[in-house]
Amino acid sequence: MLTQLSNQKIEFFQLNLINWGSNHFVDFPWRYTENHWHALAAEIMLQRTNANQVINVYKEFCEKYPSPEDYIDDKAPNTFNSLGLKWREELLQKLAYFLTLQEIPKNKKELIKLPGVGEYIAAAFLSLHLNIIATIIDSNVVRVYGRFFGFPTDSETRRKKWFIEFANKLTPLDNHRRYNYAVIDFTREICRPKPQCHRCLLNKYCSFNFREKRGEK
DNA sequence: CTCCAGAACA
DNA sequence: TGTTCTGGAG
Repeated sequence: MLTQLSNQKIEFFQLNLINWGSNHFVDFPWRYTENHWHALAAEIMLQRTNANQVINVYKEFCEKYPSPEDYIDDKAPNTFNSLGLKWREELLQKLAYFLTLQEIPKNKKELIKLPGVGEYIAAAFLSLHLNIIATIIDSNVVRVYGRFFGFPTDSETRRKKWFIEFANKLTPLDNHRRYNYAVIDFTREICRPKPQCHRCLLNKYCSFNFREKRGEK
């Protein structure tokens, strides 16, 4: 199925997405940090949490804990009090502890061994903060690819080999960073769970948009 | 593969 | 109130 997709459609998607992204890049503070510890901490704060909610918490966190050691020294941190999912505090403590023992690795295989770091955070960290090519897959990526290219998805699609390969193919070798930021911003602003097709610059070739217009499910 | 947390949603 | 979501872990 996917091998039959025209390269034109893929190129259209990549080009227009990157183009959209460069005009709608949101300058969240963690996108600029040179501090890799802060970058990883931000990803944990962002899990299932609205980015706007994270901004102030993140800024405070960076002030309070310039290094993993500073964070470990705090016996009663309350980073997640206002964010919810408080089990992440313990996870972050474990991560911080690991980071006092070793440098942050620069490849996915080693990154994933860190507590709290899985496929998603490893890929995001590599591409966005180290500028090393990596394919970011999360629920938003699954949603936008499924819609635009017209294939059904479910909660396990993210782990399927065919989907991972497809996502690898779509992530451009050179522009991966800009592309990945664009996907993140685009799926937050336009291709949301409730799609904003009327504001979408890609709807001309979007399979989902066609189905909507024909009144199909 | 399944299970988990626990907020968000219906 | 029950169900869904989602990245990590087992």
